[in-house]
Amino acid sequence: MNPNKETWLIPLIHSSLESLYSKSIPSDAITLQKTRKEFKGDATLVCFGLSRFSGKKPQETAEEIGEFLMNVDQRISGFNVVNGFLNIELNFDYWLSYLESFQPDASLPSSERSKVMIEYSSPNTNKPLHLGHIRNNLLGYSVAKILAACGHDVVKVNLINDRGIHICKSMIAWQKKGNGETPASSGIKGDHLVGKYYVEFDKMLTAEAAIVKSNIENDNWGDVENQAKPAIEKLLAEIVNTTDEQKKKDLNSNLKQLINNQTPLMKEAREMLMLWEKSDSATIDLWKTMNSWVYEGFNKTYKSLGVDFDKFYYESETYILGKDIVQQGLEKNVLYKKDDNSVWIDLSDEGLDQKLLLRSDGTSVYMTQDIGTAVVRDEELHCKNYVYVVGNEQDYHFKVLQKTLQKMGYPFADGIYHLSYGMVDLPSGRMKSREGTVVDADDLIAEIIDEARKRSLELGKTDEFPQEELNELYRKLGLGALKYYILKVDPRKRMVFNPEESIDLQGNTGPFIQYTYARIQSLIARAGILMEIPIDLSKMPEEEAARNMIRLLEAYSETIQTAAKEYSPAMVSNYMYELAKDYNSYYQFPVLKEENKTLAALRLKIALKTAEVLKECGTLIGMEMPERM
RNA sequence: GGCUCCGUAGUUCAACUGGAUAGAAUGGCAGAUUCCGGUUCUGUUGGUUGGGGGUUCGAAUCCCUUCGGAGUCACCA
Repeated sequence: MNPNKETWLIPLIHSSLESLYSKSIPSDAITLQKTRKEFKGDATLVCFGLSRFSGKKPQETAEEIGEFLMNVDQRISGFNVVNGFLNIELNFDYWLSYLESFQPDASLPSSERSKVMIEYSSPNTNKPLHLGHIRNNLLGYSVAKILAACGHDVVKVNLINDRGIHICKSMIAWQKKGNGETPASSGIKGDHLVGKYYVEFDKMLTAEAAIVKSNIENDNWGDVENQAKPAIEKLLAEIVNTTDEQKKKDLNSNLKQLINNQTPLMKEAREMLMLWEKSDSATIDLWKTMNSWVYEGFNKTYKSLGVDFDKFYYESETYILGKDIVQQGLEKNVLYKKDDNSVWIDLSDEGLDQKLLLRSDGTSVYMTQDIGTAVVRDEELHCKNYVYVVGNEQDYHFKVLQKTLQKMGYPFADGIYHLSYGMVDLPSGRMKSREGTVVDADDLIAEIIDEARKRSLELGKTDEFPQEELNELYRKLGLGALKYYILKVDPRKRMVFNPEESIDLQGNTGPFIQYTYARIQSLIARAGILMEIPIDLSKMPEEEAARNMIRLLEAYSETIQTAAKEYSPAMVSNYMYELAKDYNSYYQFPVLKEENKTLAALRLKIALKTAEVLKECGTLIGMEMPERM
């Protein structure tokens, strides 16, 4: 139970205290909380702060309050005191009647509901999705579900980065080496095909850059642009003079960047971007074609992950936005212009830096676009909250975005929330695209389903299942394992993903929860007439386990609502696990063989409600529950 | 170097936002089970919450300090 939501308990305690001590007592002096599992009782009154009213030690204060309450209301059936904590026990009848009416429902009163946008996924169209994107997608989708369960009006948005130099790279490589290859002709999934040419570009670039570099070292500057020469010369000299290893590494990486920019290939890419911005028809056609391949591929991945969106935005359409708003900011003197005509905002009074909003040539940067899309979206959607699911490497960016919009006087900026999440590592270490240790999303999904298949076959309980149902079961198990494993971790934290551990049938895993659910289903199927037996309260023996399970079930709505406030699927996942674990340990004996039919009926009822809650929570984190396994 | 985030059993994660004896899982160890050095049960082991100070009835949680790790400080997105 949530003592603070129980309408009668707090006022009862309050008035009791006042008459007990004949003093007026401020209501915030009363701290009532759920009783921890290891103690007996339902609600706990913390009595340390109350001793100033009683003039006695907390322990004695608690004792006398307990005595007093016992005589005031018969719903309070007992109490015990541990170290100044007063544990109040409620009548078991109270819990039974609660169980009868219990439904897993987390919806808020309509006055507390609001419209929320949640942006997630937001992929680049030059390579397929990887493990990091999986965390992003699962988080976004799950948070959306959780908010919706509370009754909020949720808009799921995907802002696709379909524009920029990185796309041009894939396009050029495909033109040079593709020989007209298409997803249809090659049988390669569209996003993987485009990704392949992105990698191809990088290979060609490395080769060209090596040539340019060695030419420069032989003082043959070739086609290197005049304006780039001084910078390169300066860097070369610095590198020779530096002894510090770290510094040397940084300088070398700067140099690499500069030299890469001077290769013919990069020049081609930049020219292509210019053509694209001028809407050159051949370029646009190729761009559209290759992007359509990518979308086809993404859609498959989204579908197998079970995520979806209400609305798509494309950067090719939004990248021009924001300039007008920056202009208005200038007029309002929130922004300022430097001598070279570039536009900045000064956030140093907020503990942040100065940030560029428009380049000296008047073109926009990432921040400008984001400001633009934020404003346009607010005009379209009128949400109270805007949640961005984006990796924590962009923490700074979103701070700046919010502060800037606030300074410009947009009220909706207060509702911006950056749901920042940490990287996903593998047991073998960090994913690095350079070293090819990136885990592809599609591969991972296929592997984990296959792993589910292998494990089920080892157990060998699958003989009577038709093949079709089996495949469906493996899919549910594999994805359930993946989703649960990723979502159970606090988003902010960097995490380690261990595929083999995730699919264990025991322990804190998705399949364990699914197994619990399936077990209850089979119990229900065999329950028969037990379903008809009413729970006879008068014959009910003391059943501490039942009381605990009902309390746990009751925590559903509170858990979901706090999870929604914190944007934290991890809270839901951990709640599910607790439910499944407790169910398994309390009801490890066969319910149906129980001699006391009344008790069996109670247990069955709890099993039913537990299954309901598990299924409900499952949908919130996108985990499907198999009816049998 | 400045700013931000993270640091909890050997490992992967919790701890209801300041509450009670810091909990699970996995690993380790011991026993039971047995076509098996596997599986499954049962028990057990494991912690100065990175270190040090402070705030108070009470700190993993809040403040200061220090040490580690990550990220970010682009006219890239």
